[in-house]
Amino acid sequence: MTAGNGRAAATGGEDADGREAAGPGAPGPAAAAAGAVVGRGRVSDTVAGVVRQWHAVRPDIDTGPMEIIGRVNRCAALLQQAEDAPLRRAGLTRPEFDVLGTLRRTGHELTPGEIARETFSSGAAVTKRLKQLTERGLVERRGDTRDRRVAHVRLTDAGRDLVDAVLPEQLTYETAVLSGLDGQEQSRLASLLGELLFQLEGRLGAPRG
Amino acid sequence: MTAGNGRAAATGGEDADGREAAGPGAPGPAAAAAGAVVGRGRVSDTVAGVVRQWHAVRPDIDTGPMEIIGRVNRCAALLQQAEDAPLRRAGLTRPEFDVLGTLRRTGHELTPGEIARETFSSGAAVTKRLKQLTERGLVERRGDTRDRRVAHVRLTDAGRDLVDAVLPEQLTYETAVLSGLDGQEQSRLASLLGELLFQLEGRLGAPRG
DNA sequence: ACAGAGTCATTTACGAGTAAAACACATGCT
DNA sequence: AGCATGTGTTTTACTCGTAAATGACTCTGT
Repeated sequence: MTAGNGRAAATGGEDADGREAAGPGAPGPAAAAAGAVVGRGRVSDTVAGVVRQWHAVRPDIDTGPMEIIGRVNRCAALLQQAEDAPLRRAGLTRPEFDVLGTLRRTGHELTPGEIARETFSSGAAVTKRLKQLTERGLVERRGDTRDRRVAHVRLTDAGRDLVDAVLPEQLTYETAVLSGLDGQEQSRLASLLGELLFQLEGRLGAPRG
Repeated sequence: MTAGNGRAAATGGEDADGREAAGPGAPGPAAAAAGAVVGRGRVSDTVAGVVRQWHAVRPDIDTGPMEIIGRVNRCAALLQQAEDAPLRRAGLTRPEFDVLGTLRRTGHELTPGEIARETFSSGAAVTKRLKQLTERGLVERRGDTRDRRVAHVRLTDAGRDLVDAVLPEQLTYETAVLSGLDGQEQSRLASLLGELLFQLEGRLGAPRG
């Protein structure tokens, strides 16, 4: 749309030539090294190709982290691109939808600062998005009576209707996108990602005590 | 740095109030609903809180996809932020490092177009990054003799040295960031992400055949 | 009551990415 | 040969996000 980022390739990239360098049946040394972390890596994604390339030119390095971080980044890029599709139809960018969704799911008014914290974005960015959304009649603002610095933002009826219309489409789309994994795999993946996220938020995320 | 994006909160956000609404020992209905996909969701990350909020206001929707996609997005945002730290010390942004790393791991010259495809970025973005990197003496370009439209880009000695110096730091840092998960968890996560990525690339990624 | 410090939100200046147009060149067809 | 078409790369116009400065206001201590 407009603000789509597309940050992706951690160390990710696709190998133009040797896509399946080592056959899966008789793994060569490079595949074995990559497989050390992947477990039984039957399928080959682009990150696996990158890992193989690194092993070829720098056999000494430990590519383990890349197999997680590279894939997380690449998956995020592809998923965001995919996710944007239903939103575009509603004339929304994902950051805009995040604002609306945050208001919808909390169920009450929020200040711009709260929205910024909820959506992990800067206050300035929220200011601009709220301006857009207000102009489109999707949110309303009202000043605080006690503290006249703060504003309170809420969804308009139109905004609420829009979220309620788009959300199911969005989730249906997402379900389809994830359907390559069966239920058990999805469950395990969600669980592991949850644990990783929990760890990351503890060590990197706001140590805001 | 300068262009750090920080796109994150798919539907992610942190609950300001009820962080641990349902006790882990005696999960209430909301936790049970969330747990339906997470499996045994012992730990609570921000996405779990968001899912609980959605269940509270829209009990009818299937939040399953959010537990994967929301977490992937949020993990990617946190990891990228973390990953940038060692790169900043070298005066590089991640996209710049991606270009250098791509040249390093392929081991040979690449054209701007190839670099764009390898790093999943637009040609225009690559043009600008190459301009920067060339000015800093990290890459060199030479024109193709056959086809004078195309350029060939390669690392200078300085560029190669920089990559070789930064890469181990980067991987060490990444290893530390992931150390919250034990070896088996990392292996399983890498494997599941690999499968997801394989599926996504098949269905969303370049159907360039 | 008032100065100073802190907080919430917005504005400003700027950098980076994108899409689309523009170039520069090659290639195929007649 | 000569022109249309296609491809690789760069340029242009524009958007969005950020960091830092600013404005507006509250709160605390004296």
